[in-house]
Amino acid sequence: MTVRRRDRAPNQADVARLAGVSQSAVSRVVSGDAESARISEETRRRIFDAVRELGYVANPAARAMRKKRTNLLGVHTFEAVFPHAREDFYFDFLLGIEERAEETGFDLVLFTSTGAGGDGRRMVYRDGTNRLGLADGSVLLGVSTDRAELSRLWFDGYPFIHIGRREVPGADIPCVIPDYEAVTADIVGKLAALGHRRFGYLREDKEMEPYTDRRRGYARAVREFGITDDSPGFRGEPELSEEWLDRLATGCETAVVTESVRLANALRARLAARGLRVPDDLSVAVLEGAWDQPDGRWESLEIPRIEIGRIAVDRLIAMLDAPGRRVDSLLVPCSISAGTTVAAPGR
Amino acid sequence: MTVRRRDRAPNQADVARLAGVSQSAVSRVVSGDAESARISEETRRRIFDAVRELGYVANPAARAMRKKRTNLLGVHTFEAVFPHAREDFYFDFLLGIEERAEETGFDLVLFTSTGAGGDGRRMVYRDGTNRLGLADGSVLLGVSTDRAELSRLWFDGYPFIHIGRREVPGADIPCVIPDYEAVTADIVGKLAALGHRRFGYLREDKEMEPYTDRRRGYARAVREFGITDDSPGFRGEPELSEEWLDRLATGCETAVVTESVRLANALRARLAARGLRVPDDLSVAVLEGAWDQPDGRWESLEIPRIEIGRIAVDRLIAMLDAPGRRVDSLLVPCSISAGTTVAAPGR
DNA sequence: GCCTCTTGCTCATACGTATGAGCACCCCTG
DNA sequence: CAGGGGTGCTCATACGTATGAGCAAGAGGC
Repeated sequence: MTVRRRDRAPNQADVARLAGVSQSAVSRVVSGDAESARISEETRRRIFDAVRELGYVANPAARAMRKKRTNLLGVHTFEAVFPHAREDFYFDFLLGIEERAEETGFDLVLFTSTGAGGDGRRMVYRDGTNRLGLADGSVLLGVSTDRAELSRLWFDGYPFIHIGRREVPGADIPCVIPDYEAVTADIVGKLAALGHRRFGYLREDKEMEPYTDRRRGYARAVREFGITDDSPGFRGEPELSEEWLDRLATGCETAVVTESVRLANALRARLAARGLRVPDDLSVAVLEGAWDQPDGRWESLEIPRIEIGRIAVDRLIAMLDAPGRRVDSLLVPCSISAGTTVAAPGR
Repeated sequence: MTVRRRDRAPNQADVARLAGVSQSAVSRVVSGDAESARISEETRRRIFDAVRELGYVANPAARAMRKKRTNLLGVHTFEAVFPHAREDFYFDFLLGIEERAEETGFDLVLFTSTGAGGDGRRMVYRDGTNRLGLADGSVLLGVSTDRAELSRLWFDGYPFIHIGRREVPGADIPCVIPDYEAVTADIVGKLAALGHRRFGYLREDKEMEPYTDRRRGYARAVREFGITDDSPGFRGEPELSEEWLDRLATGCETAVVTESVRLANALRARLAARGLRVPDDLSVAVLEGAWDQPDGRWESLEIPRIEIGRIAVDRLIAMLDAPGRRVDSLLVPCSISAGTTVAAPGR
C-alpha cells in the first residue's frame, strides 16, 4: 500500500464513520471528558484505532472556539521593535516568561504583527480586532505603554498583566512591579550609612510611574535619614545645568543619585571636564539596572527580571483560572548591585 | 454614565442588532470582503458606530476556524529546553525568524508546551493533538529532530520547514540548509593554498545529515586538491586515539580539520600535552560556528543564522500562499571565519 | 411482569465568522 | 410598461468540537 499525502485533515466525523460510532462519541473519547467514562472499552479501542489509522488530530481553532481556551499566553510590547536582543532591557523578562510558560504547559504567542502597520506604533486594537484575543491572556510590557489601549483592554475584560506599574483612571490594571520605591530608599540609606548627608538628585524628564516611584522612595529616604537635598532634580527640574555642576564642584554635595545610566554617564563626563572624579570627589548611584561600563560598575539596582517574568505568568494563569476575581498588583523587591562609584565622603 | 467592565465579548450578532442589520452585513463590513463594496455608506456608518459603541473585536478563534488561517507562524524545537539563551546555537535563528515574521505581519507562536510532558522529550503529537496545527505553518529546528514526527507532519500535509537538512524516506522534507559541503571544501582549499598537503580529519560520532554533508565536502576537496588523508576520521572512525596523536606528533600531517569546537579543543589540549602548538606545529580548522575562545579564534565557519531564519520564514509563507505546490530545499552559502589557528606548514 | 437504575451510547445544538445564493427594489432602456 | 441589470441587503449554511439532554437496552429488585 502506498501512503498518500493528504490535503484535508480528518475530523471527528471521519473517525466516527470509520469506527462506526457517532461524532460525539469520538469527541468524548479523544477529549477525555467526564462522560467518557461511560464509553465501553471496546468502543474506545475502535475509536483509537480509527484515530491512528486516519492520523486524526484535533483542530485547535475549533477546540479553542468551543472551549474558549487556546492554551496560549500572549506577549505584547508597545515598543516599535520586538525586544529580542540580549542587551535589551526586556530580554530577561521574556526569558522568565518563556521558562514559566514552558513549565506550566502554555504556548507563547509573540505579538509581533501588531507593529506591522508601518507607522512605528504597536497597537493592540487594529482592523477591528484585538490581536491579543487569540491568547487566553497576555503579558504586556514596554516603556511606551499606551494608556488608552490598556484601559480598553481592561474594560473589555481581557485578562492581562503588565510588567511595571501603570495606572489608568477608572481601571484597575494588574501589574508586577519592581519595587523601585523601597530599593531607592535602600540605596540612599547605604550612602547615608557611609556618611553622606548632602545629596543631589538627577531626574529623567519623564513623569511615568516607575520614575514617580523612585522619587517617592527618595523623598521618603531624605526625610528618614535627615538628608539635605537642594538640587534642581529634587525640586522637579530635570536639567543637568552648568550652574548645578558648578555648585557640585564646590563639594557642597557629596553624593548624587541619578535615575538612569545615561544621566550618570553624562554627569561623570561633565564632572571629569571640571577635574572631578567619581567616586573620589563625588559618589554616584544609579536607580536602574546597569550593565558593566568600560570604566567600572555603577552602584545601581538589580531588578530580578527573570523572576518578574515568571511571576507575571503565574499571576496571569491565576486570572484565567478564576475569571472575575480581581488580581492585585504585586511589588517585587529589588536589590542593590554594588559598584565602584560610591565611597565615603572624602572631605 | 458609568462604564461597566463586561464579562462576555460582543459578537457580530450584537453589533447587527444594535445597527439594525443582519449579522452577515456586519461580517461583510468589518472583514472588508469583496462583497462589502455593495453595502451603502449609510449602513456602513451605522455598523461602525455600533462596533465602536460595543467595543466589538472579531473573535480570532472563530475567524481562524472559518478562514482556516490564523496568521500565526509556529516555532518548534525538538530540544528539551526552548533555546532562548544568547549563547545558544539556535538563538540567532530565532532572531531571524522573529524579524521576518514581524516584517511580514505574522505573529509567532513559540511551542513551549510541547515539552511539558515531563519526560524531557518535545513532541509535536501529544494527547491526540498536533499542537503545531494552531499555526498556519511552522519552522522546526533542533539537532535531535524526531524523524517519525517529521514524517508524520509531512504526510499530514502540514506546512513546515526545517532548518538544517533532514531526510526521511518517502517524504520530501523542505529544509533551509547551511551549505556545509561547499564551505568545507572552501576551508580545505584555503589550507591547501597555504601549502598543506597531508591532512587529518576528526569526526563526531554522529551520522546525521549535517555531518555527512561536511564529510562529502571534505572528500570532494581531498580529490580536488590532491590531498593525502590517512586519518582514522577520514576512514570513518570517530576516535581521537593515542596512536593517531603519536602519529600527528611525527609531523606527518600538517593540518587537521575537525567537525566541532569540542573536538578541536580536545585536540589542542592533547597536543599541548605532547609539547605541540597550534598553529605552529599543526594548523587546525573547525567545521562549525565557533565562539571566541580564551586562547584565540578557531579558523571556522560562519553560518548566516539570522539570514537562514529569515529565509525559512519566507519559504514557509510561500508554502502557505501556494498550497500543494512543492517547495524545494535551499542551500545557503556559509563563509569562512578567519581565525588564529591556521598558518603555512612550518617544516 | 413491571418498575427503576445504570450503562452506553446518539441527537441536537451552540460557539462566532464567512460566504454563496437569493431576493426585493430601483433605475434605465426600448 | 415589459424586461434587463445593477444595488443593497438577508438567508442559510458550513467550519469542527464540546456537551446537556435524551433514548434504548439490559440488569436487578420485588
